[in-house]
Amino acid sequence: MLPAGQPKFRRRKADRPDEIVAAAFEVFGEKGFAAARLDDIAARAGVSKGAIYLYFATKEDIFQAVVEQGVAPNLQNLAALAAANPQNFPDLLRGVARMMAHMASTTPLGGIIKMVVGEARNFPELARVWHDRLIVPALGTLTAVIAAAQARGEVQPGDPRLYAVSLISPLLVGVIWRETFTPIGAEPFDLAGLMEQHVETLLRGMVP
Amino acid sequence: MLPAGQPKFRRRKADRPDEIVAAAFEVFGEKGFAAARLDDIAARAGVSKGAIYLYFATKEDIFQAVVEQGVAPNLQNLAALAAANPQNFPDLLRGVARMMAHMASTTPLGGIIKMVVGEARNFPELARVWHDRLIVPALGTLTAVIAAAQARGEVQPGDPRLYAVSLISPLLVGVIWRETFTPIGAEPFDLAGLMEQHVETLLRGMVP
Amino acid sequence: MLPAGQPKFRRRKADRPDEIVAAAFEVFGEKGFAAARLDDIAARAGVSKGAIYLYFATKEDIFQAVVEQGVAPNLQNLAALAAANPQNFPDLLRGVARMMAHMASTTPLGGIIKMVVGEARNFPELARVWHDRLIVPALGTLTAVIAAAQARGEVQPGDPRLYAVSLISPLLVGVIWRETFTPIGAEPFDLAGLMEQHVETLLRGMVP
Amino acid sequence: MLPAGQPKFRRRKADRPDEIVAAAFEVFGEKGFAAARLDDIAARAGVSKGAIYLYFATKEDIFQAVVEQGVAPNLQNLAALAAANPQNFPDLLRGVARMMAHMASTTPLGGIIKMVVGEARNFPELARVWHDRLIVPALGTLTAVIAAAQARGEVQPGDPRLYAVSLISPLLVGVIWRETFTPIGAEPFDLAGLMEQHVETLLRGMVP
DNA sequence: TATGAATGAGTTTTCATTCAT
DNA sequence: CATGAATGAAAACTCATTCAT
Repeated sequence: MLPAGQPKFRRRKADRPDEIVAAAFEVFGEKGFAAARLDDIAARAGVSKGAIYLYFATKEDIFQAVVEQGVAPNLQNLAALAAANPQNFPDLLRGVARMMAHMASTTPLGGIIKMVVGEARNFPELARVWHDRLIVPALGTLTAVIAAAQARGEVQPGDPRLYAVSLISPLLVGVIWRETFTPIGAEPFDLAGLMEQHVETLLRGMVP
Repeated sequence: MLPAGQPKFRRRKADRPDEIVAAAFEVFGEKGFAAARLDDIAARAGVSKGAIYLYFATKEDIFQAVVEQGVAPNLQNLAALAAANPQNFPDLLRGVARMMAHMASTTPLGGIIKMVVGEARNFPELARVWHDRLIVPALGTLTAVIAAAQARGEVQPGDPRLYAVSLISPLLVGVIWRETFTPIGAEPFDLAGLMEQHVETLLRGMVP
Repeated sequence: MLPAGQPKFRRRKADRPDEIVAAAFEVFGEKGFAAARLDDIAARAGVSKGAIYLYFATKEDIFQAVVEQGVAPNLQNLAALAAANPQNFPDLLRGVARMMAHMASTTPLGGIIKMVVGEARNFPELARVWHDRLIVPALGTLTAVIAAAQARGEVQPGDPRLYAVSLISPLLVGVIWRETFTPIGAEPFDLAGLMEQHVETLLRGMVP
Repeated sequence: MLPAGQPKFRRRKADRPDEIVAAAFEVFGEKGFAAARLDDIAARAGVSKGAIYLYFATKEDIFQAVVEQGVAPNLQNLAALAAANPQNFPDLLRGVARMMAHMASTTPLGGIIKMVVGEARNFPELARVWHDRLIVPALGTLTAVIAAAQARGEVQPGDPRLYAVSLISPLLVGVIWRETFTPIGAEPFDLAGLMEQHVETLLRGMVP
């Protein structure tokens, strides 16, 4: 991560905002927006409270940066999904599901989702950003793929948008479960296994 | 300020706690725990701030009451599920799905789920109550029904717990969607329609 | 206490104020004025909070009644002291000391003293009532007795007012000790024994 | 509001806690714990209310600091008492009395005593600190000195602990008087003169 | 009279934001 | 740029007092 040749423990100023956002992401994810304290964020970022205000004007601005920054990496995956070469439909769906399960397992998607869901009423703009920039395109792409398969006769009749929701829902629920109930000792779900069984079952039901 | 002839005091002790919980439910559902102000709850309940403290010792206690009160009504539906006469498996599943969709459409389940998910880290006890009293029994009953059908050869092999999650996930996602994105103008989902298509598709994939 | 012929458990209205004052005395004595809650007083008096306001206009009024009522019984003892037939001086002093020790042991004098001392700054009027009506007369009478004995040559030269303070101080300290340190497990003082030894010693030093 | 040129912030972290405790001591001494307002303490310390919470978590903590800080300076005097070279008993007692009278005249002992006595029921821990760390050692040392003198035949038989109380009581009463009745115009006592006459009288009664 | 639910002003406590250093 | 002590507005909580019953 650090540029080669830079002293290892000399933090570059340019990294500060990202470090703050990263720390803020953790704290917001754990406590929610209102319950998160600037003190905590500063401590976790290893900076003073005052330093945060060199980069962000208000607590809200930090939150916006966190949630908006959560959109970006997923957008790339979305592009990859759209560009997937469409072999046959079942394999495409399997590939998509596997990719999403991997993404869900390796990124802090759960924290982001909690924030967006929990603070949508207080920060409608954030909900809008997520809806417009990520969810609608992703759902739209998946819906289009399904509709195309229907047109080719590879998928049973039915609302393709609902098929898309059917497909991804267990992943979302699994991620939420991980954030909500696993910390209190609940039995966790294996996301990959869940999605594999789910997709196989759904596929058997979707193909004619 | 007060309309002439309106008594300043009302004296309806028996009703008050419920009124306060109802108001608190709304405010917590809109703002989350930390951002909710006692003033708002009091105003919405039509009482003074002080009156709240006649019935609840702290803000946390109100929140507990709200979330715990959300468990009870669902428990009845759970009992109904457990007592369903098992005719054939597909019809049983269809009945369950229809019942849950109806419940999700007519109760403020979404608000409760948002609260439980959003505040689980801050109030693990609440997550535990929901997990132990509602989710595990519900998921367990559904899992048992599926496992029984598997034993009778009516359902394909596979982890019955994962089948159960597959089944109910779109409902949860639909409810969350309603709370999160519908308020900003997103296209809503018809929960009943979503569940119907989902269950039919899944059933075709589950039966041998 | 109750008039004969009255049903035993039928409380007479006329007793209410006294019962309230008695309860208030306990609570004020334990908590001090500001920390005492009307709820506690009402509960201990066995009346409703509202009932208190039928007899007292404010919390301060109750406090005044408590402290002023604490003056009265002591005034009688003061009169007795003044009227004591003066035999010889040592026996007079012994009698006075014994009487005061008995009084201190059988009345809640400690609580009253704590109140007067603790709230003198907040309620100077109360300090004034106690000073003018009880302390100055008592100290004056004692001083006069000592001065008279000096005039008869029965007591060494010296400021008779200071002799008076020397005489009664251990009693006050003993009472304060009882209120302050005995409740936390400190070794108590036997007031009668303390005063007896004190007076005998002092007498040996006072007489020529 | 602020005079031009006055900085709004002061930055004197090291001094602050002591300034706050000093201000709190005054306010608690005047009003008692419950009636003291944080606003007053802050104003008297010349800081904002919020600044207090940088150093003390609760109002109780401030009070504890105040009362515990009152123990320390007296401990030194106690050590001096214990180390006094015992010449002959009367001179030792005279020295002790003079030292204590001086201490009582130059330190805010009266305020502290009022607090400890007035709040002992509400804060038993404080009473315990004072009892264990100051009063018992002091009384014990004095008692031992008297007992030793008795063993040498320099003091009449009698309970040495009671003799000790006899000795110091007028000082305590004088200090309490100063706090309670002098502010309302009562005739003050000259503590030094009181103790001198008291000790001389008592000595004449104590020696055989 | 008596009750006790209800009020609302007042107090403690929190914390985003500012600013002297 | 960076710090963190200090601020002050806002929020939770308390409780003397009121008043419909």
